[in-house]
Order: sequence, then C-alpha cells, then structure tokens
Amino acid sequence: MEKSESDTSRHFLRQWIEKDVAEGRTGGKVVTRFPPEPNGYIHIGHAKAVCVDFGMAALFGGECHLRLDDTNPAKESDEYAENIKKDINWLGFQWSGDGDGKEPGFYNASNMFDRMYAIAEELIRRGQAYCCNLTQDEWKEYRGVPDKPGRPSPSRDTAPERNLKIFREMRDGKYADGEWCLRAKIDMASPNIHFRDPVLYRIRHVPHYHLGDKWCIYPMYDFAHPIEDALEGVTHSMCTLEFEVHRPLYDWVVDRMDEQGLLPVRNGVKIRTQQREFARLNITYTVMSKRLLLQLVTEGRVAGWDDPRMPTVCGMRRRGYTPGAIREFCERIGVSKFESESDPALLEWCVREELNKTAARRMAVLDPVKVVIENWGTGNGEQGTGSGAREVELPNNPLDESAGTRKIPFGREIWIDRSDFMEVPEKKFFRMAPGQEVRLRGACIFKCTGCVKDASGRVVEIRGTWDEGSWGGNAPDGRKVKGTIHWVDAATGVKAEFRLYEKLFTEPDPLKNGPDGFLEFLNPDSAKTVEGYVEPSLASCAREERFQFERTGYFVADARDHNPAAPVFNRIVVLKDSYKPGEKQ
RNA sequence: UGCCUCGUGGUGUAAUGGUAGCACCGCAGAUUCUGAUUCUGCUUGUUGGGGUUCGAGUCCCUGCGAGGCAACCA
Repeated sequence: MEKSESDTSRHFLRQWIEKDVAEGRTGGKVVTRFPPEPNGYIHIGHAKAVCVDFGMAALFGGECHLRLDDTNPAKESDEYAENIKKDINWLGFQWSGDGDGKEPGFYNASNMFDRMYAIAEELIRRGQAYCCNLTQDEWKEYRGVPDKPGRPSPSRDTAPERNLKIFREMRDGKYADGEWCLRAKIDMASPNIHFRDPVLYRIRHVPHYHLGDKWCIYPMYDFAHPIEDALEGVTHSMCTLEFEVHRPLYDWVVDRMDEQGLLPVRNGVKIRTQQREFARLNITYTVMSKRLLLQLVTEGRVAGWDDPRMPTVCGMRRRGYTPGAIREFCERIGVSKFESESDPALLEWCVREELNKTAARRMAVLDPVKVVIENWGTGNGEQGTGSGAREVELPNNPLDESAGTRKIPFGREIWIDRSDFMEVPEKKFFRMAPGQEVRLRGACIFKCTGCVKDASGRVVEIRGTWDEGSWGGNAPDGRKVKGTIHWVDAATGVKAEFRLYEKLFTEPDPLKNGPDGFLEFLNPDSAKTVEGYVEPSLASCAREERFQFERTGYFVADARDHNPAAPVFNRIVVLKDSYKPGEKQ
C-alpha cells in the first residue's frame, strides 16, 4: 500500500512545499488543512482535494486538519458535517493535530469567531477597517467596474472611535441585516476588485447551527479563511483556482495579523501561512457542482445523495467503488493548474484494477434462460438422477490461491444468460448454439441440440447433452472448446435482484447549454433493475461485500437493501469485453 | 472590456535549456476453463508567428484559444 517517493507525482505543489521545508519556513512541520463548508455532501472533486491536502501532509510527515468552514449559518447543518467526516474517513484519511476541542485535528471555523472579532476591532483601531452603511446596490455602484476605479464610501474616513461604537452595536444586534457592514480600507482603485475595500463582516440575524444566537454578525470568507489558517499554524493552504484572485487579500489579512503579533511561532520560526491554487477536478458525463447535485436530489432525479449514479463519495461507496481505487484515480489524474476534463474510464480502470486482485469470483445469471441436459443421469450408473446431484469446485480467485475454493451444485437443469445463446450463430460466436460445443464453467462440455420457443418466437428453453467424460471441464480426447460460459444450477440457485447502472448523463459536457439545461442530458437508461439467479453461497454474503460475477462484471451487495432472503446486488462496473457482436470474420 | 491564470496525442500527465516519455482509451496479435486477467505490438502530440541560443515544449515578444474574478456565498 505504501507508495515510494517516485510513485508519487512531483507536481508543482509538492515542489513548492519541498522548497519551503528546505528553507526552514515550516518550523519543522508541514501543516495542511481540508476546509469544507458543511452545506452539502462531498463528491469526487472534493476527494481530489482531500487526497492533495492529506496526501501532501503525509508525504512530508506533517499533519492535516479537518476544518469545517462554517461561517455562513444560513446553509449549514450537522447532518452535512457528520457525513463529511464519515466520507473522509471512509476514503482512508484521518485528521491530526491539536484540534480546537476534544477531537484531535478537528476544527470549526465558528470556534474562532471571538478571535476574528478581536482582530476586526484592532483593524478598526488602526484605521484599517471601517463601518459602512451603503446598501448593497450602492456598494456595487461605488465599487465600479474592473476597468474603472471605484469611489470611496462616504463612511471611509469615519474616525476609529465611531467605527468601534458602530461595530459593537452591529455585534449587539442594534441593526437589521444589511444596514451596516465592516469593510477593510485598502484601495478603491485597485485593478483587483477584491482589493476595493472588501466586506469583512456582515449582519445576519440567523442562528448558527452550533453557536445558536451568540452572534448576529458573521465574518466573510476572505477575512475568516486566512485567520483560520494562520491561527491553526497551517503552513500550506491549498485550494482551487477560483481563489487565485483572492490571494493578495489573503496575504493582506495575514500581514495585518503579523502586525498584531498574532502569527504563531513553531520552533523559533514564525509561521506565515501561504495559499496556492490548483485546478478542480472535472469528469465528463457528470456534474460536480453542489447546487446541481442538490437539484438532482430534491427533484427526485436520483434516489438521494448516495444514489449509486451520483459522483458523491457516499454515492460511489453505495455503487461499490473502493476507497483505494478512488485514491489511485486521484493520484493518476495528477495535480496542475490546467482545467482539464478527466475520463471516467480511468476511474473505472482503477476500480477493476483493484477488484480483479481482491474480489471473490462468483457466478450469477442476470437474464436467465433454462438449459435442460437431456442425458443427465441416464448414462452410467454413478450419476445422480436429478438436479443438484453433483458439485463442482472452483477457485474463489484464480489470481490469489489463498482465497481458497468453493463448491457449487450442478444438475440437470441450469440457468444461463440469454446473451450466451444464439439459435443462428454468427461468425466467431463461441457460446451456445445448436450443434456447437461449449464448456459450462468448471462442470462439463455441453452440446446444444435445439431449443423450445413460445408462440412469440422467444426462446424459453434450451436442450442438449453433456459429454460424460468431460466432468471437470476438459474433454477426454483433448479436443479444444473455445467457449466457456457461466451458469447457475436451477434447483439450488437463489433468486436475486441486480441493479445495473450506467452514466448519469448521455453528454460528455452536460452543462454545454448552460447550468439550467443539464437535465435534458439525463440518461434515461442510467438505472435498470433485473431479476436473475446467483449461486447459493451468495445469499449469505455481507452488505457492501464485493464480487466479480464471472464474465459479467463487478457487483456489490447493496448497503441498504441486500438481505439473505432477498439478495440485491449493484453493478459496480462491467468487465472489459472484446467480443464484438455482428463482426465479420 | 480591466486584472489574474492556463494551452504537450482522443483523455490526463512528465520532460525544470540537451533523444518528447508514461498512463487511460482505441486497434491488432499471443496465451487463457472468465471473449476477463496477463503478455506483445501499433496509431495519434508540443496553439500560430517571430526572437534569444550550438541547441527551445521549456526563456523573451506577439497573435489565437480556454478558464477565473466583478456575492454583505465559500
């Protein structure tokens, strides 16, 4: 599991940290953080960030904090907070460090509100911030447009004493939402809009999910985030590209904290947090924005946040993807500043790569048609006379001898998949067809003699004979049989439900017609449920246990709905299949 | 438009002034009691132009293209 140094990409963030470590800027410890806002479930895009944040800390022997960035009480909840923690743990990561409470490595931004408030007051005393009572519309107008400088707020030169008085009144609930705000005093002519006296605090008479009514003013991201990083002793603060233009403001806040003597010191080194930005993950055939995912859930387009088609971490978990495969995917897509679009085929490859090594093999028939072995039990005296009269033994995983073997009943009547039979076989069809020999996996060689059809012409039963000398699967005379198909004994097979998933969208870029047009591209066939049979041992498997159904795909026992009386399996991903129907010789 | 950022095969990513490599996808073949796995081979690339240099994907200028910012969201 442990990766050697050369296995990991030496991307620009890693080189950045290496340099800081070499030049002694970290005080002997690299500290990163993953700072989600608890207003939704995390998805594969967050998983990339988790891998970067926790991964870089681990690589340098440092620590990564989990910090819930809960500075906007309107949208946040404990449900989201708890599930974020669960998902990160499931991905295989554990936060570490002091923490701000009982739990090591865990922080709430809201636990720093007192200190943020104190920093704001000091800014006011130093004439670096002021209270402003422009309306939002006025403030937008005063700020100007990017290519033209803005105009100063009428309150820009209010004396610190008066600002302090108003700010305290804001805190004490004397004003309504939006009546006043606290702004940094920077540069109304800056070409960077974020420098034109950005808002630091706004009034929000909304209870916070943790602090209740303690506050009615809440800090803005640009003010809160660098303070959180700095106070936690974070050395390397990594985020996505859209925050690049915020970096000068981030640095401005850190500079003010430095002036106020608030930067932590570690081993004699003053820790000055720095921000760098990398490209967020995009994957074709899906959407990644929280808002759009929420819309899919609330409009019932999917069954919930953990619908197996969702790119959420809990969705991928329900689908049967493994944490290791997701981590491997994040490693392989790399880290850069180029806004790329990754191919879901790579994620699927990572899943197959792991499951091929670890998943036990089983046989399952998803679209059953009955096969009757006409000469079963009629030949020599040692055969049984009915189904289930014999057992075959097959390895649980041919790649891993230690996985052992299992015994599977076999008898006169079996189920096979409808797609493994053709009444009139095309060229290069190696499966079951009249007059053609095929091997029944692990059991024997079978020769089809014909089939029975119903009034509509649909095949309802296939008939044939077995070669009694081929028990175990090999012909006594050594003749080759090209095709091997899987089966389930009809007498002992267990009925099961299979949920077959495909891409959620039919279009590589579901947002190509804008953020409101994505529903048009929903794949109507993205979820299909079928009933078939599995070999008996499968009924008793545990929820979330993963298998390879031979020749079919990887499946997982559903985390919610599977039970021994009514097995339910989700298709994780199909097996690669180089058979091309209809191909000419 | 003002500022910031980014352009390497179909996709993602290396090469940090010195032979453009790896992976996924795709295609072909070998092996195979899973048309899986494994193995072998193949196709496809530095955004255009100019400059610096013995030598440029890399440095400089310029064009073209893409993305971000212009919330009292994060």
